Amino acid sequence: MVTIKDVAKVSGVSPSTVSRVIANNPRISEDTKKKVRKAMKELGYHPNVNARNLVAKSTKAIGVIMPSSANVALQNPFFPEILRGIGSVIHEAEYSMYLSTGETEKEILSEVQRMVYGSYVDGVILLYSRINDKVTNFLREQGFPFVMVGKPQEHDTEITHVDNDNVRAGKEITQHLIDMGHEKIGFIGGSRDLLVTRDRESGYVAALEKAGIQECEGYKIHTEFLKSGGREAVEHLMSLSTPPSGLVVSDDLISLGILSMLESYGLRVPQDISLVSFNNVYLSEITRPALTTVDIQIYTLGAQSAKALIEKTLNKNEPAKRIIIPYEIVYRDSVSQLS
Amino acid sequence: MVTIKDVAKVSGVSPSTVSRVIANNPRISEDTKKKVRKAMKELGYHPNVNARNLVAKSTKAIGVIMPSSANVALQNPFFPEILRGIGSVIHEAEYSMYLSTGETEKEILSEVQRMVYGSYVDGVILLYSRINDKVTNFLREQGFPFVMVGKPQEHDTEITHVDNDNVRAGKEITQHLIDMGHEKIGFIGGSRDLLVTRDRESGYVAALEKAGIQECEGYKIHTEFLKSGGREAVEHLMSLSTPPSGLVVSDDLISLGILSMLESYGLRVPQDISLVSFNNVYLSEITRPALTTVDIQIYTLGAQSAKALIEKTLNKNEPAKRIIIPYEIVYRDSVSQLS
DNA sequence: CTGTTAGCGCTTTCAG
DNA sequence: CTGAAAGCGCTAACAG
Repeated sequence: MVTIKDVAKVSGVSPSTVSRVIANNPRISEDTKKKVRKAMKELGYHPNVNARNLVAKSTKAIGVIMPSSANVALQNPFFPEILRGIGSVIHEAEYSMYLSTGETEKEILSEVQRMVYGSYVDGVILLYSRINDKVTNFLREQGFPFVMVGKPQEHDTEITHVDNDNVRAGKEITQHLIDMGHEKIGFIGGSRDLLVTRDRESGYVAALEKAGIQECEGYKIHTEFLKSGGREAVEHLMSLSTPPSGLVVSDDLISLGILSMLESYGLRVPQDISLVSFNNVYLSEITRPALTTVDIQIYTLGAQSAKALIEKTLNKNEPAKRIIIPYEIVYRDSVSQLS
Repeated sequence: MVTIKDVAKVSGVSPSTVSRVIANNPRISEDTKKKVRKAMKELGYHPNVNARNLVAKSTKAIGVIMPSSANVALQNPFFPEILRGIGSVIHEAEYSMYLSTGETEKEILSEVQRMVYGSYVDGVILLYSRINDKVTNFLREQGFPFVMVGKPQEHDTEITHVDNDNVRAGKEITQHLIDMGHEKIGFIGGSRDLLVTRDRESGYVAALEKAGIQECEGYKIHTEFLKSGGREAVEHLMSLSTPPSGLVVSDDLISLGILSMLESYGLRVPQDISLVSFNNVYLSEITRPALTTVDIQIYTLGAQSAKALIEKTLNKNEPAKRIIIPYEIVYRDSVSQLS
């Protein structure tokens, strides 16, 4: 390994000068800079991060925490897309990114602890928001810089988070169904432990209320991905005496499952039943029918959270903030007008 | 930050002794170990990785490189799933994982260079295999430990790689179509720059040959994901004087797009046309119809590549090897018997 | 079994 | 504008 000393020797200056050239210190003459840089190139010198981090007490690295991966929900294209968004600003800022995927909450917690205690990273991004989350609590207690994608369960004024206005999005997309003449509208969501599910559901409820539609018993369902792609949800809904004519589904990937269950019940979308959804991942435009869905701008969600985190690590008393990314409804073919 | 010295002071021993109990050196008495550990707990001591890496000249970290993310192909559930596999062994071994996502090959290369030159990682996993890849060449030239998921374009005896036998899988799944009475069989693949596409295609060709079926002009198509989910592919195929009755599609996500294009042409799967595919990601079981596809064991692919890489970093002259993960065809509903 | 010492590669005062 | 020296937190000979 070629070190700063080697460069110093070759260029005939002291190690500290080389260090200053690396930092592009203005007090070094252009001449010596040129000389030193030439030597660096010749020798193929590259600074060693560990040595640097050790003295700088900063790592220019951030940790990204995926939700627990015990179930198939992680196969959601949401994740690669948000990583891409994070990666873009990370790269731009010459930071690096540690990824943690754990099966269980315990595993995740232990990885996060290692990251923060061991000074692996300067800050952490949580790619999920769930209730009673030990990881969140740990980070808060430690006063370690972190940002959350989604809405914190509590202390939301102290935790920097990047989110959509999911309540409003839920309300608006439900309203769309209502505008199209639907009154019997069901809701199918992922786990209620996820704040995002709750928000979207609240929006759905609010829209019904506003329209003076009575919430119907049994119209709200929460399904885990694993359960055969929503079979039970659809079975239940369709066994009702008056099944819904419209469905608000909290995630495109769930929608895909619902779509196919619906068809197996002989129900055509949108002729027999309409469906709206959230996220606008690539697959939502290639399903049959293409989904009317809320584009939440996943990439931007990721990019902004990385940006906010970096700012925070650079300036410890940057105030906590809430960053709301606008959404946009993409109208496609999964909703029909009810006469 | 609490250091080894603080622990030493509190427990009344020297720093080196503390270091030894961290390493669980057998030459330290159980008594002192106990004493020291108690002090560590009290003070909340955790070793600093950077200091440790600096002297150890090893980072216990590996870099994971995603393919260029300029297009939507990254939204493939393949990636979260393989990350999960990698993550499991990483966690087990108490390693950590750096993730690199770059838009362009240039960006990726620069990230990889930073990783290796800056001693960020002990080794690298490439999550793709493509022709004329600068990143691969760089890693080879540097003699830096890396493993590739997929088949190397060249030097495949020198590069440790983890792969399926995609040629055989392609052959076998095509054979299945033939067994079901199909003779006019088309192939729709992703980019030909990807080795995986080529292998699966070779298998397809081999099966045809073996069955004495003449390869038909215009039956082989390569489509980029972006292009409206395979619209052009299907348009082309269906405009042929004798369109195929069966389709081999090189990726489940592409299949999803094809499925919906087919339907928009009034073609039902599998009644009018059969389709087989690869990967067996979650969505392939919730499409309509559920796909007959090759389960390539993505998770295992990831886990094995991480395992191989760690071994390699631990023992520099571990020989290069090829690790073939078995596949299994999952028969579902996208193929029909032709009388 | 344990302490002393040197040093990993780099940055940063402090001098000059 | 540049050099000398100290030190980041840890490990690893070398003594004892």
